[in-house]
Amino acid sequence: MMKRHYPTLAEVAKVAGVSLMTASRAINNRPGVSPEKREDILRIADEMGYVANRAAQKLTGARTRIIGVVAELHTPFTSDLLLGMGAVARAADYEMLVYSLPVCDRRPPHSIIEMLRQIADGVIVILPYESDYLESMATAHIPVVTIEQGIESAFPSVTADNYQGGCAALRHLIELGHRRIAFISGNDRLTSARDRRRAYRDVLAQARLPYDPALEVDGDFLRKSGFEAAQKLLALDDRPTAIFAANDTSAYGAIAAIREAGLSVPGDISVVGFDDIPIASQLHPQLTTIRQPLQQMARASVNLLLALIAGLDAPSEQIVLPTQLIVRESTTPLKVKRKKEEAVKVERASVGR
Amino acid sequence: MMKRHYPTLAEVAKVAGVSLMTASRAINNRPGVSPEKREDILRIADEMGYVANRAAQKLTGARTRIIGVVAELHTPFTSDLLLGMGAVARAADYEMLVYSLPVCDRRPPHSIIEMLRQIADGVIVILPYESDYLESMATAHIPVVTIEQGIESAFPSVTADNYQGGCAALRHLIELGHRRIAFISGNDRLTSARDRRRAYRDVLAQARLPYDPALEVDGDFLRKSGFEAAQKLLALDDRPTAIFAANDTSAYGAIAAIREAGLSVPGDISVVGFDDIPIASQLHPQLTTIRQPLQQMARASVNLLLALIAGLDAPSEQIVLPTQLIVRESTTPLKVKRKKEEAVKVERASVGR
DNA sequence: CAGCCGAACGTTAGCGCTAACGTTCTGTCG
DNA sequence: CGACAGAACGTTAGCGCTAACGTTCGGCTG
Repeated sequence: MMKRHYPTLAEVAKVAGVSLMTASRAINNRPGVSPEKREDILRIADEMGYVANRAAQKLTGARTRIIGVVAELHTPFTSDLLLGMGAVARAADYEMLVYSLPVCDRRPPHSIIEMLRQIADGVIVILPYESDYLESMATAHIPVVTIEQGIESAFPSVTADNYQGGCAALRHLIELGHRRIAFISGNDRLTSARDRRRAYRDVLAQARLPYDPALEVDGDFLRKSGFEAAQKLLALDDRPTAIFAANDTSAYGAIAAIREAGLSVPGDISVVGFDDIPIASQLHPQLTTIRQPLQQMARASVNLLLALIAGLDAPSEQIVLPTQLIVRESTTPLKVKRKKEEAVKVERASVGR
Repeated sequence: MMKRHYPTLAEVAKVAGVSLMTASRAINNRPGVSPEKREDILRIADEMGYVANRAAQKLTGARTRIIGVVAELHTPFTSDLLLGMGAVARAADYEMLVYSLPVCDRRPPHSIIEMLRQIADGVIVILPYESDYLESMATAHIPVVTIEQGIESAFPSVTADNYQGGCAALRHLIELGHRRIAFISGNDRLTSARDRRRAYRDVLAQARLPYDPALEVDGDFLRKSGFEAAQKLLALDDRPTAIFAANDTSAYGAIAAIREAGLSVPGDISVVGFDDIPIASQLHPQLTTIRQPLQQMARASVNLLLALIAGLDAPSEQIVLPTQLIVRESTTPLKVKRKKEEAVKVERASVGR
């Protein structure tokens, strides 16, 4: 590790034969330098391998062109969001630094925002599913944008339209002819889960279908809960012909239970998930699901933050982005199966008792 | 966004009625302050919500207690590694900031290391699978540790023992009685892929089993390549009874192909993967695989970096951590199936032609 | 009791940079 | 041709902090 000294702006200026301030102006592309001199300075800086010291820049109150992101890395879409955000940020000549929230730690997150505040020009917080540190961010006088996956915040924010997605999922099943449609819920402490449940009930009502509480089973977004919920549903006398699971993971749990019971998806039961996780298009059956607009969320959040940094004091904006129904193999029209379905049911009933 | 001003050390000192330097000493837990005064200052700093300005600290050449990590977020185990590293760092009272490498971008990565250098006390680089920017890091005079997933570096580094893992996988199959064992390779530009292939050949030789080039199919770690490779293997006159896939993703691809051909795993063909990706214990069949020592890698890399930061000029250390065979459902002893296997083969042969 | 030593402080300089002023010099217009 | 504007620079101060020195003072030694 050789202790070579990185050149400072003063050294660049000296070599270029100008004052420190002229060099600063040239490098930051500010007026007050003649074109020839500017080019000269830029060339010399480049040759010397000059890199601006962001710590010093930030200390003087200037922009560092860094945005900070606070996120829980283990949460499903986080890496996709981060990749998208990084690309958008870089396109705007910003760099992005990520602070990875510990999984379960109650240390004051105040200091984390503080730390980023000292480095970055603004912060995007991808709100974890469960968090109690929103208030502590309120004092940070640095632009903050939140991406909400489950919790509402008072900051300018970006969210996926879970309600609309849930409606689309259910309408899809209804259009396929299904009438007995079950719902495996998510963790209702999260707005996303509540919105999806609300969509289930609302669309049922709109379609004038009866609401059967037995068809609405509680889950928690995990595979196991989907598995167990489906077992409960299969044990019903009049079991559903379709299931809307609050997310893909629990949908696959439900599918596993259905198969274990000797039934097929979508042959016997259609299943819709939510999220469009990457393997949803690879596993068998490829899952019909609702795609989260991750790229748009990434783009919108970064652009919103950059606008705030630029001083456009946008009123506390709440951006809600549309989700999209992706039809794959796990759903199929009901009608053609009706008779076979009935036959199987009778058969099983007689065998069972 | 109220423009409340965060207290500086000078303000804390003023309120405490001491000089700025005494306050600094107290807060940084350095000698030269009487116990009573120290406690006083700490209390007041806490009350005022003082947070040290890392930019200013770094500017004076002091430690910031931040470690930087450069990683490609979309690469398989990155989030697990990062979570582990974050936990270890926090335990040592360090914070961690992650720079997410763009997927494919040829911008000089020099400036990224530079940026982190100005903020952090040391940097861990999780080497992406394909990269040409190792040299540009060489000039950074800041401790650097690499985690190698595919490329060798000249820095102190931490790696998983791919060769040993490959050996374990193959020995497992041989112990189960398999003799015709195929290999679906990874991308050979990566040392990890080469090491696994080398293990395949070496163990075959050690076991005095014949090496059949037809059983060694090229892949690229992706699901599709596993699928296609397995199709080739199934088309062989004398098809293998076991497959060692260079990673779990391609292993599941192979399993999909085997099933599509009407065969079962492990009934007809045993499959071993490599990596132990999270879903390997959830999908059907649960995959026998080689677990990467991610937690140990995280721990080792952070500890190594902290040692370097502490000035223990450890000689360019290369830490290789052992992998672990995880036996699940996708492998089974050959012998009991021998006759049935033969029967099936004859049957298929006669039907086929 | 002079001399000295070390603990407990305070003061100064400077890290690398930028904002906010000076300063110089050229052109330009009444 | 003086006054004045404005472009092209240079100088100064200071961001918040710490290293490296001063300074003070109680206590100990011979």
